[in-house]
Amino acid sequence: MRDFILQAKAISDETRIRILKLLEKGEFCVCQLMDILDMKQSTVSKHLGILKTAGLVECRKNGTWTFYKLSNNLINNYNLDFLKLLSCLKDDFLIQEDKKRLKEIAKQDIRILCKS
Amino acid sequence: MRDFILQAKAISDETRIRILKLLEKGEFCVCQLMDILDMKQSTVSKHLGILKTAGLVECRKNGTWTFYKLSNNLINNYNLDFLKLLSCLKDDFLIQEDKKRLKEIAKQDIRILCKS
DNA sequence: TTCTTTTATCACGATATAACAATATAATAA
DNA sequence: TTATTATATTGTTATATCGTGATAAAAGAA
Repeated sequence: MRDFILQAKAISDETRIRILKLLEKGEFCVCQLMDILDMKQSTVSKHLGILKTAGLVECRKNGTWTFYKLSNNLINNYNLDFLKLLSCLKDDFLIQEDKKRLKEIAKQDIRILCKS
Repeated sequence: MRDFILQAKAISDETRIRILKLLEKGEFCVCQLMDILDMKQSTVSKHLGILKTAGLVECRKNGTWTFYKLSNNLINNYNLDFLKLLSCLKDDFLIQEDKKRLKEIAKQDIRILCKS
């Protein structure tokens, strides 16, 4: 039950839902997500930590960057079910705007984007 | 998204998970749940209110009693999915104990049980 | 009516969570 | 080495949530 609650809480926050819906589109580093969400680095990093602890996302390091993506293997008993549930969530206005912004920043060189 | 978060939060609490797992076994009034959960009336009633607002449970009045059960029709976009997800949750020790207690009180006359 | 029973709601203290600034850590470049 | 960049962690403040006592509301019995 502890794991289940951890994951249910993880998807109970607007910011974390926004992050997960973005990660459905690919793999992103913290500074890219900062830019799209328009939130401070510590805030984004903390939310990603919560999602990682819950087993909903995985990350890989590349130099100073950390890239996050959705977990695609069974980390605990329910993580894939929770992600599936979220994939059924219809995009509301906020998510749609995030995805528009995503398309813009996806074109940009990450080395330039993250310095700004 | 608002509804989704409401339901995700509703299943993010140990007490509410215990209630939902009990309601998988049938229909119960507040005082029966109080007895099984060993919690105060205001606490149980509040949790049931949260579950009702989230569309996860329904209730019917019979005299002074209010009987709660799991929603079995589509109240919002996700309620059945959330209940399905919860039905996959493996019973841990606490839930097992609740179900044992449930079997005991199910035999008893509700008019006597609820007066004690 | 008055009393009892059951449930819902309000108010409160304790705890948890959110966003953020400041700081620490780790990798790389100069 | 020192400086820079990206991320993680810590501490603070504001808000949200949990459990509970007190109260209110609704139904029925006396």
